[in-house]
Amino acid sequence: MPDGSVKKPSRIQRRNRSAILDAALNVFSRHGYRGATLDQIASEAGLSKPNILYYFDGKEDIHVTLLSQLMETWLDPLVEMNPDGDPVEEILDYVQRKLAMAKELPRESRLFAGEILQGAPRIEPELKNSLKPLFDEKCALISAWIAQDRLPPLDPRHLIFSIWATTQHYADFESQVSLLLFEGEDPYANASAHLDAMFRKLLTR
Amino acid sequence: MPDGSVKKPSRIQRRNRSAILDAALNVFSRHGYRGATLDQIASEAGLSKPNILYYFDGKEDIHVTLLSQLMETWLDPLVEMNPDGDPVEEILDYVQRKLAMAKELPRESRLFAGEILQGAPRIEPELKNSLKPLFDEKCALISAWIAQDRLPPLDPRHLIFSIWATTQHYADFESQVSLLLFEGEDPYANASAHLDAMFRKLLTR
DNA sequence: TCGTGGATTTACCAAATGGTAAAAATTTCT
DNA sequence: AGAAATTTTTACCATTTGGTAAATCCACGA
Repeated sequence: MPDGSVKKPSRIQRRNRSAILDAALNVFSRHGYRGATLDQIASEAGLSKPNILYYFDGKEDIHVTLLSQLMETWLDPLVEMNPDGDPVEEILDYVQRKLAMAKELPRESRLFAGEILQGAPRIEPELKNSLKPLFDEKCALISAWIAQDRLPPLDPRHLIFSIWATTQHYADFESQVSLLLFEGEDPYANASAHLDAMFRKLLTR
Repeated sequence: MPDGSVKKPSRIQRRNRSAILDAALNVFSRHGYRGATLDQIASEAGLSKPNILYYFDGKEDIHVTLLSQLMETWLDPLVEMNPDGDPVEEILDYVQRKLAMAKELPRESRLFAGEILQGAPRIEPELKNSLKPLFDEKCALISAWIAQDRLPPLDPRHLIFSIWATTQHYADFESQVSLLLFEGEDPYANASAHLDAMFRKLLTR
């Protein structure tokens, strides 16, 4: 069995597991957990359904694996917020990193959004263990900056929520955004300028 | 047959149809379209499955009915934005109406978010017919205000996206928000102050 | 080259699910 | 009350879906 043992995975194992995860990311992000079928994932990965179940314990295992892997990438832009930098620029850079992430990894954004939307039934532990401590740490950092008068007084938690909401919106609500904007236009270029201006105004003076 | 004819619906029809729609709203908003089952909806509505199919043509019919009814309510806060009012106060009031909506109708917000997340497969026509014209109209209004120097220059479209994103976030990502905030705290009270301050700063000077 | 263990396919299955037909029950109208 | 129309239940059905058992295939090291 590929899982459970301590053996290092073979070439074939690495190739197939990542093919499955990539296919699953497509399917889960488009149709949600229940809307995705193993047959769809299998066909998109170019493998048979039983072959997929040779590599993963089941549908839920694939989904959880995907979410766990995603979590690290997802948190990275926030991790990079540097306590020693300039507060305004650090936060504005964070906004841009988060927006770039929505642009480059929209499938991941939608996978995550779908899971949270349904009450985070499969990722809650991960949220408590990874997201919460990081969130608290960065809220404390921003509070410290405010106490030093390097930022205007505001609620760090709702600031972060606003950053998350505005950046992820472009990936999660892409179908609505592209319907409302001119065709052929790149939403992200304008969003980048808009969000920079908005949060800059919020964070200065 | 209850549908298709022109007869006015009976007491029983109104009661049962609305019981079904309320139950369906619970189930669809919690589990998404594919994750919801007719049996769940039936049991939550206190009716049998075939009885539900007596009132609606099928699962999709229930879902579309729900989304169509929702659309009107959903658009209402934006409709109320008054061209003759003060630009800043009109937009700030809109933010508060939208936030109140997320607080009062979180199920509806999540139903809508789930549909958009999956590419709006069943509500796209409605978006084109109802949302798009209203969006364009209000964008033109804000542009006019800017041209009259009553608002600072900004992209009306992305302003509206930011309002949608930040307000709906509290309903759509409720499980994440409540996990990150202190227990027992009301997120909406603080969100209201935060968003008012943020958008006020953006819109003044 | 041949055996061995990992990889893949074939052939299934049980449960869940959306939906239907028709009988039975109930309400409504005269 | 009794006929007619509406509403609800009972008994199904076909398909989909997650998952399994076992046979077969195949890569690779000795």
